[in-house]
Amino acid sequence: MVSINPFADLKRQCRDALRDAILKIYSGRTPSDIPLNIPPDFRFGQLTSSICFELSKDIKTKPLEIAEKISEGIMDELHRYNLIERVKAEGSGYINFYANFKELSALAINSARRLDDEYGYVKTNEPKIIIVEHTSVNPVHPIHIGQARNSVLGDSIARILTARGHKVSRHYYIDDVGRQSALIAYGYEKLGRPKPEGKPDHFIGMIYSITSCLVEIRRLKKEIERKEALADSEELNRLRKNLDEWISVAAELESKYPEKFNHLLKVLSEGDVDPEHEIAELNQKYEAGDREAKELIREVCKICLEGFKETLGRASIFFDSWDWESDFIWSGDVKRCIENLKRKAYVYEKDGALEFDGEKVAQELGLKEKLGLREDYEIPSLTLVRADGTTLYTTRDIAYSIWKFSIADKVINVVGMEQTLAQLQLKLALYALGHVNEASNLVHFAYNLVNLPGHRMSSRRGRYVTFDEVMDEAARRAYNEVSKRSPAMPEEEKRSVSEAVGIGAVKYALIETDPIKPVVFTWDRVINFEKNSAPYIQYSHARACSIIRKAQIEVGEDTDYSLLKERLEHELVMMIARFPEVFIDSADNLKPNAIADYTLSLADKFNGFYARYPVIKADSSALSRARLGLVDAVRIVLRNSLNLLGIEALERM
RNA sequence: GGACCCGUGGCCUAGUCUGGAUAGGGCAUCGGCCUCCUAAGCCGAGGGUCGGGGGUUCGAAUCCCCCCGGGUCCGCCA
Repeated sequence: MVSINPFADLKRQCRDALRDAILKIYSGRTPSDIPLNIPPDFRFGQLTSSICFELSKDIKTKPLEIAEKISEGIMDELHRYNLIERVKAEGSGYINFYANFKELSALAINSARRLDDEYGYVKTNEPKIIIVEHTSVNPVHPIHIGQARNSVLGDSIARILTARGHKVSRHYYIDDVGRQSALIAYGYEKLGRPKPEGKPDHFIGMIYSITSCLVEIRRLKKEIERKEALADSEELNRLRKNLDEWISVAAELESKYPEKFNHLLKVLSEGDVDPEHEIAELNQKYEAGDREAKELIREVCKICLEGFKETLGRASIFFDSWDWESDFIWSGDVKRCIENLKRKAYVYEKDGALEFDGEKVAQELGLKEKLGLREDYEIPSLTLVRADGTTLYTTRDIAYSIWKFSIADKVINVVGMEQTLAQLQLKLALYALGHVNEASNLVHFAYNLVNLPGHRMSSRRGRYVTFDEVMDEAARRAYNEVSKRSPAMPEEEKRSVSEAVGIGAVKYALIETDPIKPVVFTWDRVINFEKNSAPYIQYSHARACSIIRKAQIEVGEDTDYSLLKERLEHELVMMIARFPEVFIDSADNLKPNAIADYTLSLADKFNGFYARYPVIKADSSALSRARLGLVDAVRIVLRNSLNLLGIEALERM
């Protein structure tokens, strides 16, 4: 017997048994919903129902009495349910189901072993074409650890949905339009389009920081001059303080990159240059499709993206499609979008700019309740087009979203929580354009920031920790551990193991916390090799592999799993049986952290078992075989879970 | 100012959607365990007004209301 979801089988039997017994004993009562939960302690069985508390209201009998009657009724019919061993009324009125482990162990272990690398990945009845857009870091500086949270979550979601049977495509949206891109391109151009030294994205990031800093200082100085004339002392103080901050950033940059810094300083100090204006102009030219601007900006972006691919590839994160934002402008899609919105009369002009009235859309289409908004909440308007004719990020995103829906049924945008309003306005724009279905299939998967202790990360001020350096440090620390623990391991394997362990630790740390909660970055939190970590899980997996490797016994499907009598063995069987259900919940509710949590508990249980019960040297060879089957099933589930998180399941470490 | 999110032992965190039995882990602290499948491990101890107050319920960390604390957003930035 093989089941794709053994725990669901057990649950179904319990539910059927309950329903039949209730119908028989209290005729006429057909409980619409039968609550069935996992009891707080294994001693109370494997499933429990609190339905008697409900029934006691109608029946006017104590819950425990009802529970006893129902339990007896079920016991009489027990021959019909192979996975239930006994039923007992306990506590103040719970009906506790005790699983038949002879059957359940065989079912769970054999199913896991037979289905192997597909075990747990229960396929949906409604497969969809899904686009997961994630990462999409602006190509102007390296990916920092906060943005890596996006990549890791997005990648895991894509893996989970693929395993669920959806056709998933991972998209990176390259934000090459806008001031930031123009700014870095400007600095790069002023330096004479230098050949990258070192890692390309770090090189671009350096130029970006210097250019941005120098331009900002220049702007602040000009503004201070203006304000001095007006003698606005309060505003002046604020500006001077701001300027001081940037000057200290400049000093830092100069000492780090003296050659490039002074080169740019010299070029930008020449009397006739006006960087602000030139950058804005470059941005306009780029949107207009000017050949030189296109060549320049694309060149800079590509250099940076080369670095991103290296970083993400190291973390086993890959994309199916790299979508250039500018393409949607040049193709006319963005323009058509704006025209259509104008036709729908959801836009208006304000000081030469074009505004989108999301509030009006929500009201006329009666969307507030549906979108979970208060009726009295007024949705702020969104600027679609600047007075100078250039577009804004969200405007382009509307056109991009429509394109995505031309090739997908569902779109999941992994985007920071701070963009909740923009994502709402985007959705409203789709409604406004009559893309009702699309709008409701547009999902904003929001996640919170990774903050430095005391302040947030700021790309502009260069206050961030890069994903690269975190991976470097993690692999370095892992290497020390591996060398200490496995000195005999060949050097090459030490390297690959420490890479997998270090990166696994970082990924796990970014996935394990509920995405909605902010994370404070500390090295010890992100690079943790102890109990609450990927290495702990990887280690458990390696231990399971090691047992199997050393046992060298074939375990057939006729193995007698009734020999597994220890509570820990039963708990492990239950966890194996429950994996498919955990997976379905995680996939359908987009909860990668639920997989992380489950996997850790499984590893935890397994380590308890490992320390206490010998497998190879068990009391009998039959018991040894049964335990070996169990270990193999644990190994399979650990590996399958780690795969969903994008963490390598190592066989040795 | 308004809207949204978060608040669980010293620190980090699960559980909250879908109410159920003594609130589950980890770090740190203390005490044990390598003649036996990898000690990145195992076993044990102490430590909790689930931010506060009301309410609903047989039953509330979980649902409702009020308050407090923290974060985010309210840009012709992304």
